[in-house]
Amino acid sequence: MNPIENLQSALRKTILDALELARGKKLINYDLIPDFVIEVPREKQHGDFACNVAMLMAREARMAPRKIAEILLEMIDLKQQRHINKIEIAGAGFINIFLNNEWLYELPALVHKMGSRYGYNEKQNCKVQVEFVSANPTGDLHMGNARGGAIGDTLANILDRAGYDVEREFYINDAGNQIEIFADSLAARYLQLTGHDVEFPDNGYAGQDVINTVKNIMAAHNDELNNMPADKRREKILAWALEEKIRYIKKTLSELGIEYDVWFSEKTLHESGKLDKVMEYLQGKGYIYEKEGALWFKTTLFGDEKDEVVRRANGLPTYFAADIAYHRDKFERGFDWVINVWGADHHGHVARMKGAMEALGYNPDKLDILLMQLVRLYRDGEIVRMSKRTGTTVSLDELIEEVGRDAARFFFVMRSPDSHLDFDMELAKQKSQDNPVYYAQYAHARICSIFRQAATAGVKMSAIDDINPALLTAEEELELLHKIADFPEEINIAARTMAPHRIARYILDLAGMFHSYYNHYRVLSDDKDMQDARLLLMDVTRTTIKNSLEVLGVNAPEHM
RNA sequence: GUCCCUGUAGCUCAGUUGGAUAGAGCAACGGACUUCUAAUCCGUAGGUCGGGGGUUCGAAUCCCUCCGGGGACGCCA
Repeated sequence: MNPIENLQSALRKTILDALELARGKKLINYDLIPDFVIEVPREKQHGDFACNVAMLMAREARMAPRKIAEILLEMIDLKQQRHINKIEIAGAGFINIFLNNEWLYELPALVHKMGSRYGYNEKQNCKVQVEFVSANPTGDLHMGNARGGAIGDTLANILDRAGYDVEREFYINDAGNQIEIFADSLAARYLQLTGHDVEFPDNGYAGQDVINTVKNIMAAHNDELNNMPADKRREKILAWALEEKIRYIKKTLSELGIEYDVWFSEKTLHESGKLDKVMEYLQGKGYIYEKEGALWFKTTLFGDEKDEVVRRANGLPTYFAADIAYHRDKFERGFDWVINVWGADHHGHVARMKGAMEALGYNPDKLDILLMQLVRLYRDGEIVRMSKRTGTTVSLDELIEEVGRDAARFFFVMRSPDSHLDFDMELAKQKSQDNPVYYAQYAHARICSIFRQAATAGVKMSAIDDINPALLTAEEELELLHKIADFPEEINIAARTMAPHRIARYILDLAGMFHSYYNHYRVLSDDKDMQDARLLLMDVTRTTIKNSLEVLGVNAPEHM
């Protein structure tokens, strides 16, 4: 159920019918109808919806825009239009459509009936995969991972509500060069911890977490390790360490409310032969050549700036090669749309990844890379630096514990992925109006309080059919209803533009309208009919706040 | 040097495929608690949308150019 979309498509049909009628009467000549919009104008005085078809049609019809609009207006019989109050021509030729309030008054009963399903659009039989975080299992999660987690999970929630069949996936980089370095680091730490004076690798993972991991492994398996040859020991420690790291990643993401459908191991691409197969395929197509002992993929054929190595001179495949096999596998699994959430530092990888998909015969437009800018964490007004290689100062676990899951999730999606995110830990903890999370949650708690108050006074909202929403005539009430009606379409826009932050903004707008309303009108009163209407308004407002917070993975508390 | 992101109110940021008079929060100033939670609300003030060209009925939005900020350019991932 999507009220805005329903109205838009009804109005679109009205316009199209009018065009057709005008052409039949030879009042307007045209072959093609331009791609016009029925949009919600910024200015309220421009109507509930505005249409730009007359302006866009001017050239095709060889007629002044306002003249076209006038003719169209004559073709529309307002008496046949249940929702339209009046239509005006304005400006350069805008057709401004004013609705009566009937549709708004139909809304509360629908939302009330849908409850937690309000916000869901119709299924559109389209499989989409969102892959996000996919952090290397060689260290702790950092703030960039957390932002990716919040953005990816929220986007998946949005797509779900927009009617897609969504799968969440985590790609485990458990093969390749960095794993070898990780193994070397672990081995070196083991020797150091057992009293050997060995040097730590220059490019190794120097963080405290690696030392802790080795300590944990020693605590559990020390006897075994002592009696192993070095290479065997390296292998075992690596396996245990990866297991521990992945368990940690799962646990931490789970604390953020993130659960995946699929954990995909890079190693399986190597072992199953999928990597070799895709390389053979590309070779067969003539996209691969040899230079200086390495194999190169002619990504420049597909718009990349320079060709890329897929197999090193030492015979080992690169990360890129595995990634090609991985993404081929995604499309082979039948996804109609594949979305990756990546940090901005990977942007150089985008063009060649899309190029590779084109080379494999897939439509590169079906692969979308959502790049997000990096996170700066602030504490006491100072930037907190984090680095996997040199050790962290604030871990993600500590952040979640300190500010809470709700604030963490809200803050990480609050800004457009294109913007750098400054995460202010003090603000996230504050229980005040400065903190947007509390502002939104407080709105929900306040509404719950109204209903508690009503219950205490022995008041109950009447049955839905006995309530007359048309009593809600105050401007604030109509605006609130309108905002609630926007929710499903807001989901659609956020899905289409891959913009999870829009939902955060929507919530704040909605909460703001509620707070304002609350301060000006009393819900509970002696006027039984008005009280019912307002209780219903509060009920659907509460439902919409709760449902929209749920999209962000944020709780809607009943008490605060 | 090439590529990506970015530049909007004092600060932090919104602004769906180009739409009409550019929005919100914070900060500033002035107000509102015998009333359903003041973790709230109301009001005032604050802008040549980085500069300059162009495209068109119309540009914060698209194109060119210049300037500033961040990032990526490895046989790492």
